Amino acid sequence: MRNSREGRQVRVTISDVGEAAGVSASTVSRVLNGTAKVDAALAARVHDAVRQLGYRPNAAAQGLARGEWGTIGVLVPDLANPYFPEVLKAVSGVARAHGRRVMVMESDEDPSVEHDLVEDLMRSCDGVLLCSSRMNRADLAALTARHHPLVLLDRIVPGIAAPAVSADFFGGMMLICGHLAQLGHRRVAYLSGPEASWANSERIRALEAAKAFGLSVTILPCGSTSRCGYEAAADVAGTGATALTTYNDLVALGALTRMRELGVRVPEELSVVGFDDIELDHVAHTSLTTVSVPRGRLGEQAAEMLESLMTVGHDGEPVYLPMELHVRDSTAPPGVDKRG
Amino acid sequence: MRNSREGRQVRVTISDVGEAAGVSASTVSRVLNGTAKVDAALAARVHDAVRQLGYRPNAAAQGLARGEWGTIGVLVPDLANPYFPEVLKAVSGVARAHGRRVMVMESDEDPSVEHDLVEDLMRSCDGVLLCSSRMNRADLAALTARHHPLVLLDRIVPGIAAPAVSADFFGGMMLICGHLAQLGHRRVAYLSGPEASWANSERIRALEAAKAFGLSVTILPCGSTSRCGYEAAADVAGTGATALTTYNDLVALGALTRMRELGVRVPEELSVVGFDDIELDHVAHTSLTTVSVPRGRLGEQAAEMLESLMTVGHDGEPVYLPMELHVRDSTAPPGVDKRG
DNA sequence: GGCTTGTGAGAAAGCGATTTCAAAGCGATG
DNA sequence: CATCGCTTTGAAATCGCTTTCTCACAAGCC
Repeated sequence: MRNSREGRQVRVTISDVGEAAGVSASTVSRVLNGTAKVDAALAARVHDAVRQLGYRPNAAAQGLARGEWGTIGVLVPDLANPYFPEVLKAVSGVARAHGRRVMVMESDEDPSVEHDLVEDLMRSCDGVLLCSSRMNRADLAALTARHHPLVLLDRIVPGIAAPAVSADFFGGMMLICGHLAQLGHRRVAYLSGPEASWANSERIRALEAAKAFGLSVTILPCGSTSRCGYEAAADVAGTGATALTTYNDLVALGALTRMRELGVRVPEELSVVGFDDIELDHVAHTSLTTVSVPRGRLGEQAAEMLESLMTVGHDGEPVYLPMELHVRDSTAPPGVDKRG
Repeated sequence: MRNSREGRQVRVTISDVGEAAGVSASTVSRVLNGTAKVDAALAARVHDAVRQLGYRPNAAAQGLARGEWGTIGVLVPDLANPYFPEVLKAVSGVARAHGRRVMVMESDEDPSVEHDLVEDLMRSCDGVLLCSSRMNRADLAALTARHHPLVLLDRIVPGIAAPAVSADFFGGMMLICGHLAQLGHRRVAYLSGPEASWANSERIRALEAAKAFGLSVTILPCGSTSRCGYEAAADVAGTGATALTTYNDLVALGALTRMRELGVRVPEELSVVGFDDIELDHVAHTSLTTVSVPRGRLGEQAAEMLESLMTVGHDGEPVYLPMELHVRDSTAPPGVDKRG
């Protein structure tokens, strides 16, 4: 009925293969998995039968029998965010090296969707890598209490029973603040990211700590896209800020465009700083001062942690990967024309 | 052993729930799936037990017993390509409406990886949506011969036994050519996309058909990223072209940046045209003349086709979605300063 | 040459759900 | 009051694969 066409049944099982090859199903399994020595002639017959019948083992049956799926699940809030592809590629690489495939799901920035999807992934993957989780601490704690291998990426929650790797967003923003303070800026505005984002709150925490550098900060609600940045940028003028920090590069670039339209010269009248160092060098107007983290390393590390969690069952301390400051053309001392 | 911590066993099965609730496993199943009427008191006891034990049905066992996974798989060549997220969101929406979840995989533009992943997806999903396949026709034919629900998106192969939806790339490029011809251009260059891309060959086919408009075309190898466009743009000068067409918007934007650096004024000295209409309005220097397709509709349509293929088993003719031309600031008549 | 080892293959027992089938409970009817 | 029919529940079969367990056979040893 299902998977059939013209009444021809197409569900080929391991027993069918065994029958065709004149051996038992167990032998077929052994040949295909190489779990035991099998007579070469038999093995050849099995392989022939497999080819002939177009046999593919049923993943559900394998999963059930083996007690594992050979799969890890990765959940990200938004696939349109250029931050993630690089992370995902690294994760895939590590997973493939360990003989597992990766399935990706997207929660669309919605904590309740995120929660459901994590549950799904836990039921159908050996391990779950949860990126930039927007869930509240309680839900997150409930999930980690399930004792299912789970690693957090870019979200650190103290006291939660799951390993975690994250870019050091706090440190990154501190680097930015230090740079701005050194240039002589005093009043800074921040275009804030998604509300539920821990990464955003870390940036804000750093901005507040930067009062020690003599910076005073105005936080403006914004978002994570270039459109948000473009729209929110109009509010910056009212703050009297000489420098603008942002949730990420896209926001910064959107703001940059708006500033140009408004006739505000960057960096002469306003310094603008991004975050993440997204690869848009060859697209943007201005090369952006920003901070970066090796996203590949981030993904690798998370995947390795997950792997060891699944096999050894060990979980260590949260790991912070340091960010690096890249000073480019979008920052300068306040009120000074950089080009002389 | 697995999934355990401190020796506490955590694998809760449906029988455990039944035992705790004082009913049989069958009853638990009936309560949870609502497949039959069950005494309200029993149902309540079952729900309590489920909550108490934190029971989650094992996906593999369900898949095996039900003969389906409740999942569709989507395979894309590159998650970093901003073309796909919008498609994926639409697919997810439709799938969710039909009670299925979506798992995404990435083939990294590698046809052999793509082949393996499709096979994996076929073994663990009810249906597969294959986007912008880079596989050759023979491998593709072999896969579709598997009689497993499969829909192609942005790849039409005549004579292949799988439904397909695609943007009308040929028509899109024809629109561009018509626009350029109308402006008075004669010599056009094209920055070509990935070799194995059918979408690219469709664009080229249109460029060749556009000889009828009096256009002569030089094809330059390039790729699909802004970096490629930036690099390949240097070769355009040698072709004597007055207009540059590209595989996609990112390439066009990269080229635009390079042209600015080279002192080539756009559109006065060179018209530049993108493809896809990626949402980077607020990031790029110049608003780009380009063609667009409703990517959401594309994803929806593909998902609906897959759904009906899985349920009804019917597959229709390939569907082409028309593209639309957006004339913006990056094109002008040759050798004329647009601003007067 | 008889008996212990060792080795390769089949039979059978799970894995954890769903679903068929059979039995039991219960009210209603003749 | 016994029987019929309907509903609700439990027992058991099933899904397709892996993995023990068991056995048959061949080789090696004294």
